[in-house]
Amino acid sequence: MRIGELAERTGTSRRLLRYYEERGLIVSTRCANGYRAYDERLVDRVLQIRGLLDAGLPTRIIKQILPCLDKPRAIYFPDATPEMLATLERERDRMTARVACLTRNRDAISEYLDAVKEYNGRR
Amino acid sequence: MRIGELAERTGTSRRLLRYYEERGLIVSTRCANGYRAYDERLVDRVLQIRGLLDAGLPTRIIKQILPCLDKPRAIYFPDATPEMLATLERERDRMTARVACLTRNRDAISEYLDAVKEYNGRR
DNA sequence: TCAAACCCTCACACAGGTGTGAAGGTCAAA
DNA sequence: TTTGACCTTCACACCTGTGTGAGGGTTTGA
Repeated sequence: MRIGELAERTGTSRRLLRYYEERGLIVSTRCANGYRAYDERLVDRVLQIRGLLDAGLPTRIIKQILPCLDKPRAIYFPDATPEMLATLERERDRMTARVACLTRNRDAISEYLDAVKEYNGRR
Repeated sequence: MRIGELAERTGTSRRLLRYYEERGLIVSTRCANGYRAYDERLVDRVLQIRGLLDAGLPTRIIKQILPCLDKPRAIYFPDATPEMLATLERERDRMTARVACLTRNRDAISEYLDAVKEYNGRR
């Protein structure tokens, strides 16, 4: 798959796909003519990256956590340095905090919307 | 409370507190000498803002959703325009998507960390 | 063979959140 | 009265994710 198709299927500009590659979030092989070639699995991967970016994680962190998300494990345990494990734990906790914050505020919005709906129905 | 104390209690730089005010996320009264004076409740409010910013929401959106989060309601239903309600619904859905993405990835990190821990314990 | 539609690299530009520092006013304690 | 710790506004500057376009090569179909 070339960059245009990947862009289309993920709703991501070509520019950004190259940027993600530059940041080490995705990899591509090159055809003889220099064009990038992408594996089918990159579609999900890019979607995942976009979700994490949208959720406030910087590419630096995303790059660190992506290898742990593969099944089967792409990263073998002995390779995991204590520093990296500490980073992962810290990020996991930050993500938990983010989820809590988002959930709390989203529920408040929902409640507000429900109240408005009821008000309008009653009127 | 002056800006220094609020900064200290929220772990936010004075610069940012002024920035949030400029963006309409918080308000302050002014003392006779021109110093900003903050209400006690601003502590929680600022923490909430920081959480939402960290979760990827821009100040523009945060400003729109904050009024719906007050209890008792600071915004009366008739004031809510259809456009604003549509924005809120859209944001609520985006937040739900963010929560799902974050939860999924955080769980994967947790699982990875658990596997590493077990591996190290067994060794 | 030519045009359209791809692809490449490189570079400038922008917006948003944030840091930093200058130039200056206020206030409290020594 | 002076010093130090506050506060003010203003402005420049950074990083990150993203858009856009120039200048140029490749492939495919009319």
